[in-house]
Amino acid sequence: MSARLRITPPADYLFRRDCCSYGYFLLAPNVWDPATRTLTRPFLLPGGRAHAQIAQPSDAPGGAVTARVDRDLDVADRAALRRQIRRMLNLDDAGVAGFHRADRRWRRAGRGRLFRSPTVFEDLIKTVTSCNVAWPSTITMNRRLCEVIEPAFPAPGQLARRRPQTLRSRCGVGYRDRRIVDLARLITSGRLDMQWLEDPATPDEDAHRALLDLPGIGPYAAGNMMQLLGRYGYLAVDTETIRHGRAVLGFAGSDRAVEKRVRAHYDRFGAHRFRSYWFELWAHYEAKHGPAWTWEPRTTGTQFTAAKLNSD
DNA sequence: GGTAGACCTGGACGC
DNA sequence: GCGTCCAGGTCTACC
Repeated sequence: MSARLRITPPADYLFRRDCCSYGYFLLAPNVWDPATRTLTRPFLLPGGRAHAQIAQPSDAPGGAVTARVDRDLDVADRAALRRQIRRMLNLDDAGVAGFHRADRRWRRAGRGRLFRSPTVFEDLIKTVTSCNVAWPSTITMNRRLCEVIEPAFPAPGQLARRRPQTLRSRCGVGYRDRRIVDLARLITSGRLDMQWLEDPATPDEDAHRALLDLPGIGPYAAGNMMQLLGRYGYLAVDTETIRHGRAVLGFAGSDRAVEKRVRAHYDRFGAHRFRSYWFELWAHYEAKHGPAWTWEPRTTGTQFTAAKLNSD
């Protein structure tokens, strides 16, 4: 019993490049296999959980993206899976051409789309688990959330029911326990509307302000969530940004001074600031360790950020 | 508005 | 093997 889904991507979409474009492709429940160039993970569908192996068999830009699923799918399941994969691979991003006009460096390489999660909520929790922690701990937290709560990644209702102490002791999320449960409860109670956040009609400033009001979401996390919502006009400044400002852009001075200069530097890219920043950073990593799609999740993939990559 | 310190975990380091 | 230190972003209290 199995099913197959075929998705037609934009003409410039290259799966191995565009799937491996942001660190979340290395976080559970995502499993990237460099040998087969496939991404495998379970999805929560109306009819229950289903595992899908996603690939682009032609391995050429614009080739059909396929998903091999481990069970039959009814109409509702197929629609939900298609919607989640399209979000995850950012296939409906209409701003790529505009980005390439704003920053011509990436037009030839085709860079433009950033990988994200099938749902905004998964992106939100992944962002919280990436704050104030080294990358290996982020990997562990996401793995345990999938092992303990839900293999296809916990849904808001599943986390809203949990005691914070359970997340702390069994998932290793530390002091983020209460914040994660509070975020889930904000959604299940209807006080936080994820569709409103993702709606292009919602002004960027309103979405950004709403994110900053959430528990566990500060300036960095709000900036990161903005790009995960397809709003690329904000930077997500963390220690790696400062390192990039010093090492690559050549800025000097205090952290605060470097941040100010980094922000001014990317202002020229307007609504595409984050993409220009991020692909610069990503290119720096790939120059040292090869294309991200070749990274072994258990080795290079566990240390792809910051000091470790830069020190090699 | 700016700053100091607490929060929690895992890795690095010294013994 | 054990203890100590440090990195990492957010939040709160305080000035």
